[in-house]
Amino acid sequence: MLIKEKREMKYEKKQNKEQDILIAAEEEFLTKGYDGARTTSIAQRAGVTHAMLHYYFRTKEQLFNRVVEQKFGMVAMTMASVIADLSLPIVERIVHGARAHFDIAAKDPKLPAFMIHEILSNPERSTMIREKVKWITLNVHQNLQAQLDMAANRGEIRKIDAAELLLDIISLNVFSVLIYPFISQIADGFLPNYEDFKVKRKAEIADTIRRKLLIQ
Amino acid sequence: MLIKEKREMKYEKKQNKEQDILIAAEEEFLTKGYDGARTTSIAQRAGVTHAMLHYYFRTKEQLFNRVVEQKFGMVAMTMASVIADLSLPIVERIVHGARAHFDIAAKDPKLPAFMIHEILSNPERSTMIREKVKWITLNVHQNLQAQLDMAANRGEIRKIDAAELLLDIISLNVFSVLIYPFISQIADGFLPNYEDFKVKRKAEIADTIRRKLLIQ
DNA sequence: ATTATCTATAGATCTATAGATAATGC
DNA sequence: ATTATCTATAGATCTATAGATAATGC
Repeated sequence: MLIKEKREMKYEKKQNKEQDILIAAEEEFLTKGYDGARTTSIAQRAGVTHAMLHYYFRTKEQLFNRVVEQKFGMVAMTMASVIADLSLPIVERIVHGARAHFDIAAKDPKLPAFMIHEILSNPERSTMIREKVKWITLNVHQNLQAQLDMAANRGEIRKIDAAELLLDIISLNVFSVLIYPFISQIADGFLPNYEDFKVKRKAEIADTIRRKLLIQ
Repeated sequence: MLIKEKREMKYEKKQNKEQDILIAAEEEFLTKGYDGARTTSIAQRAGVTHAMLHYYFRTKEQLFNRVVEQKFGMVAMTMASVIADLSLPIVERIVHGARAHFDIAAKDPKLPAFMIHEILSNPERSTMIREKVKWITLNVHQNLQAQLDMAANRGEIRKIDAAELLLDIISLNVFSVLIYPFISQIADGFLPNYEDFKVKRKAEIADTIRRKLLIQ
């Protein structure tokens, strides 16, 4: 019993340091990008010496890959939970999904900018990001198109392309949370705080999507 | 006369080298970001020795600022041309503006990602970007809100917040062109080429915006 | 005489590793 | 005996500059 406890403690302790580094690395990579990130800063953030980072992950690039893997694994899981209650009417189902997606985007406003910048600045290095994103979206798209077609045939909504609708939802949600830091600096003063902004924006987007679905 | 010509030639020649470096720098900075950009690569792209770059611009950061200044100056000018014909009905005027904005965004798909990444990764360095963007948007916003209010009072459209509408247009347009490289890799095969994609997407966005403005 | 260009190199910064030392669990 | 941690430093890379040389215009 005592032995088991000790083992767990050791395991946890190792986990902690490694996890500390991963957390620090995520923060550093997501704000500064791969090129701007410094392994020394990451070590400092994590409260370990610089050598430890190489002990656990060997290279900056391997650490980067681990961060990406972990991060997008999380996102994929959260995305899966978006699939709304099938008993809802189609319009409500989609609007509900759009709102859920807004919340996911709002939880991680730095992720899209990071993603886009990495793929743009170094396509070879970011193969993993592309694969992860591909995996996430393909499922959603096929599922959504089937639902839309059925509902359109029943005359509940107008005929609509799932790819376009998805692009609309993703664009509106992601971009909104993405550029809030700008807006707040540009429109200083006459802009509500982030919480109020989000509530209003989410409602506005939901309404925009609803209007898209309606038959004229 | 001959002297003048020679002077101009010299001037042009100087302009050329300097301009060559600026063009090369823009390409490098916009794809790789400040941190990923290499002054050596820029010199190579421009076909000059590395020292020349420092001769003309002293530091990497000053070169970066010149690029930003030039680039956003161009964008500001193009934006100013968006203001649509005031004789058009309000809905057509806005939809026309949205389409024009789509074209601007499509002409420079790397710019938004660059902008966002730079401001996120190094806010101090990118003060100039923020100032330029602020200057561009403030005018547009005030002008648009006035037009919307007048039209709403005349019962031509529903009452709508200019900031929300602007955000919708910018989000949809910018994000669409921004992530095309992804989409083409994710949905390989069953996606049209860029030109077809743009035409369809632009029409879809215009329709989305139109539906937003209509009274129910 | 001034401006433009090149070569060579200093100096700073960053990643990565070697090798020593401490902690842990058998 | 193995795993974790630290110190010190090598080696690579990148920006910036000094100083020499060539081109240009008066």
